Amino acid sequence: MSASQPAKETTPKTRRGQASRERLVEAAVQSVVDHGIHQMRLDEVLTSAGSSKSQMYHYFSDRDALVEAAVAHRCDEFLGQLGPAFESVSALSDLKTLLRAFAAEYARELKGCPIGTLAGELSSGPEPARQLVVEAFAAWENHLERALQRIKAAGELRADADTGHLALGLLTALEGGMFLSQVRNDPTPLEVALDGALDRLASLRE
Amino acid sequence: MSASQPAKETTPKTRRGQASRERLVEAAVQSVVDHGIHQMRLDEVLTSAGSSKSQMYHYFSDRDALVEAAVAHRCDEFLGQLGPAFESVSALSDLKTLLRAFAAEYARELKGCPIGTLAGELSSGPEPARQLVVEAFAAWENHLERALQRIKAAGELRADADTGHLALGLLTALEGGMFLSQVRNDPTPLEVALDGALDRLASLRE
DNA sequence: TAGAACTTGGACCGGATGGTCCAGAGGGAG
DNA sequence: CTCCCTCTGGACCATCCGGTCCAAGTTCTA
Repeated sequence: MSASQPAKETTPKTRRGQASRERLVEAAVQSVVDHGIHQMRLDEVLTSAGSSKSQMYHYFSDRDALVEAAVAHRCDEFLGQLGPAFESVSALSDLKTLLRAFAAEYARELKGCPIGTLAGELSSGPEPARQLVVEAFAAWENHLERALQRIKAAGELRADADTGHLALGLLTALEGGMFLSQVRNDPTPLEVALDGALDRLASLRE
Repeated sequence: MSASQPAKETTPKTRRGQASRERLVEAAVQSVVDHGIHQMRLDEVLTSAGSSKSQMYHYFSDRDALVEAAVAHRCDEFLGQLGPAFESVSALSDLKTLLRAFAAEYARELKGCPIGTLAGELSSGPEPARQLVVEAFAAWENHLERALQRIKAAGELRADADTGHLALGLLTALEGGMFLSQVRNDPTPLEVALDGALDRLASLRE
């Protein structure tokens, strides 16, 4: 056994235990989304999961470990949706459509970015959880860049277009847009930010 | 006497009281910047202000009121710097220089946006404080738009350039850039985001 | 079916933290 | 100089909340 986790932390060994652990993590995710990481209360999570303290401390070493699992779960879920969606992007119009759809869906709730809000709250939080979000952003950026590379390979972008910079620019535009839209409770900022970033792409057309 | 504040909240009536209240607010700002709004502890604020509970509750109805004062103070301070800086912008090159300097200064610390981090933490926080930040963003956007209008009036932007959209685009780029730079602890995202937004402005030149 | 391993309920603990209270010190006005 | 309002120290309180513990219940395995 490796000595990676300093405290005791049991992994479920029966189907029942597995289910309990999962309910716990999902309830934690919900609470984090509703109130934020620092405002997530164990009691609430436990109640909403129909669970009890002993169960939680059976599967997690402490509160931070639960938070980390919740963050990981959220990131996986998010990237799990993003991956397939980006696979099928091979033309500028595809990218445009995909991002517009993303913005449109976001406009329904105007809650912050699913992983961005976590990142903000974790800037001075437990390091392992923070790292997970950083990696999730990197994965997102990669999806964008690979899509841009395909688009470029297809001859839709000038040869000197820097796909790395463009991907990062797109990502920052999305984050900034979602953020301001949340703050103002108005979809406009995200739309404007996205339009601006896409315009810029269009201007680099071959 | 108006009935605007539901709880008792004394305003300082001597020079001494005035000074005490100010120390309290400044210490609160510091604590908020260091640990975030929700992690701001009264005890820490009081200690660092060389003050005591009774003083705090003498000038503020409760914790939230102190937080609100701290948020207001921070916003005022920020806008107080921004205003004069923008006054002297009348050409595209001025704006470019100003924003680049802003980014460069930000790169030294890579802490989040002075008011953006507050906004994020207040998204589910006390409404009055939240409102202050929303207004601060509006003021910032106004500075940007007025500067763009002057630039346009000087003939540096095409007549059909939408200064409103451009200002909002600039703001979201800055926020998204600062945010990602903070998350990654790397000045690059802000630089790239800003370059992108400025490029776009340049492409709308007359 | 019996025992071992896994899982769970829920009482209990202690520290952290926001909030209350009042007696006394400080300082301005008459 | 005195009086009174302002300001301050710090003890005290209630509660929230993460964390501990153990006995009892449940499920797997031999």
